[in-house]
Amino acid sequence: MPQADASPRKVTLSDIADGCGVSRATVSLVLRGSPLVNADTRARVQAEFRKQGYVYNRAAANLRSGTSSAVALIVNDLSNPYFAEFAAGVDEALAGAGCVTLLGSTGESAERQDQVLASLLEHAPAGIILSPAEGSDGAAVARRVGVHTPLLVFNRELAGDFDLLALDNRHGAQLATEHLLALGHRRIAFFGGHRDSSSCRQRREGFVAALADAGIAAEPGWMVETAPTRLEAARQAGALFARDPAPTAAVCYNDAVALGLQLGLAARGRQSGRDFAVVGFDDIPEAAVSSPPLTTIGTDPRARGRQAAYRILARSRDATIAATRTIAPVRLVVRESSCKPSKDLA
Amino acid sequence: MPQADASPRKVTLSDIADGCGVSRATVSLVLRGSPLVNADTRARVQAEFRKQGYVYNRAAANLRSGTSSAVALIVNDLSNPYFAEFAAGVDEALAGAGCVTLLGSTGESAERQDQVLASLLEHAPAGIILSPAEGSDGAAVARRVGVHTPLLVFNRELAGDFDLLALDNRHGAQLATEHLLALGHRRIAFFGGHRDSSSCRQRREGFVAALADAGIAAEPGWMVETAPTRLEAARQAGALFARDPAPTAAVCYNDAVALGLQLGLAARGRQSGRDFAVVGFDDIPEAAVSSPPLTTIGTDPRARGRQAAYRILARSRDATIAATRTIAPVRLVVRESSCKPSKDLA
DNA sequence: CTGAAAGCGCTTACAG
DNA sequence: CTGAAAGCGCTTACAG
Repeated sequence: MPQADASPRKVTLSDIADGCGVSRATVSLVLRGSPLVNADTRARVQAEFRKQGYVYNRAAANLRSGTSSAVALIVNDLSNPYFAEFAAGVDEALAGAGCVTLLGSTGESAERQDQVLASLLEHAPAGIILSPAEGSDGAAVARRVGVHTPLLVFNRELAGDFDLLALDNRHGAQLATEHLLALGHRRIAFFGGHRDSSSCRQRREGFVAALADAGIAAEPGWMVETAPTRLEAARQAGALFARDPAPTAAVCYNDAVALGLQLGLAARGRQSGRDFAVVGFDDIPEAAVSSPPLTTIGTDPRARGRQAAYRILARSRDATIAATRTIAPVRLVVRESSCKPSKDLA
Repeated sequence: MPQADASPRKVTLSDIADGCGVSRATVSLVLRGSPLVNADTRARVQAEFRKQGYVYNRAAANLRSGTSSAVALIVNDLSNPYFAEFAAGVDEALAGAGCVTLLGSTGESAERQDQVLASLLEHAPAGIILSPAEGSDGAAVARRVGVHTPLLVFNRELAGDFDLLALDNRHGAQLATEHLLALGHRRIAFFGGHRDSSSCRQRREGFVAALADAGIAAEPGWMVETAPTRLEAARQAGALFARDPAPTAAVCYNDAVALGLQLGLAARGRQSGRDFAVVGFDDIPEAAVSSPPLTTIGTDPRARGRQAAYRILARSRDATIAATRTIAPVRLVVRESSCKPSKDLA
């Protein structure tokens, strides 16, 4: 445990009280802007703050008052731009509310997630925003978090009575599929993701429903599972072309997978937009600069982050607020070239 | 200030002591794995922890012992993949050391940076890792941080006696320029960044030096300033082609700028790799999937993040460690197509 | 090896 | 409007 440097000695509230001949209680009232304090006294105390270079010790205050000014944010991986954007949104909103973000990451490991939760709980956060790692056990999470800390689950569902902020996955996949259908595609794959994650399941449902509406049955051989990463997707691209006829287009689980698929296609001499159509999901910043730019489903992760922060702050202020399921809307983002009409494909 | 939910009441160390008929001191010793405690007593206490669902209150412990288990990380913008990777590295290393990451972001505003510093300091972090916002005043930062909290400046220099972790910007730009020279380019631009940032200045120096080594004088009109963002870079691409002859290649301030330049070129009917050569800096994950993939300078931001975390932990444990300047090595990452030999350009 | 007491820096009733 | 006292949940000497 690192030791705080003790040179000179930190200035405390007592030093300020002594310095201007008032009690610590009065200084504390000034600190929190109480109107009970004489304007004159207040000014003297504030001058003393500056003079001695006082720094408020929020941990001590929180301990005494039973409050907390930190919120824990646990994501799978910050290097995933979707989570980075989400985290930026959370931090932005928390900072605006005078709270600080405690960061944690699980790397998609449920075991690691349990450790991270345990570690962050020791800091007594006002609330926890959690994107569950794959294979998370809702009961284990609930047991670990206990009843004292409000928890908001985002992104993926978790079995149990949790506050949830999710995307409209089904509708998004439906929009993506309808876009490809409108361009004339009939042989469409669903590429990437793990079937047992709720988000992947919902996106697949939307995909299948949109096809069904067009009188098309989804071809099981074209529902390809991969880890939701660029690398894995690139490796699995070949699975789409194992048999003849092959699909002419794919709705991808997310943008990372779509970008990986583009790479995998290139490795096989194909090119998305020229001889294969690709639609992503998330609209991460990379989607706009990929080769070619990616048509995708916009989810506005930064706004989702802000939304999550507001929600958890509200719950931490009023523990009687019931858990709710919020489904955030999504929209189709069409970019010039990752999807061509099927008739224009080489 | 959110209130911690008080339903049931949190289990404290006293509850455990009462529960198994020992003193609080003994429980505290068990908590910290002291060998002084009888194995039997320890087992009884640990059973009681589980039975009552005890959660350690680290803030209280830190207050009493004058330690801290949090490190503050302040970046400009998490949605910049370079910082996201860096943050992931910091968090990984801190978690491994039993510490937690307090996140802050400045959005490149020195004023906001001062607020964020003030807010995070109230949580008494064991140390601060800061990427200074553009236009930061070293003296102001030093004044705000005070003498009690070790500070590590990364990425950009800040006037004053600070612990610094920076990249070998000069060498990186030199490598990039030499690569273009080796491909036969002679009219090479330096594109993007703000001249007053130390990193940009150093990269420009390396660029100019490499050209000089090849007997070429840098053309002032081809040193183009932009904000270090994709969007601004895309907007300014035209500046390279304002006069005849135009450059055939550009060393970019960073990958974000390089990706923006690629977009800007495309908007002008040009294409990097086909009729213009582009080299980036950072090797963010996007570089590998851009159109075409980007030749760039690898800086391994995640490893830099880990390095920063280790450094600040060491300083927080031993305040007598002197401030040092660490310059991390960089390397050229050649990707197939963003740079063509000049003779192959259309 | 274990316990009683003091104290970290703050806030909170309660008097005055 | 201000002060003296108690206490948040822990750790730290100091006795025994």
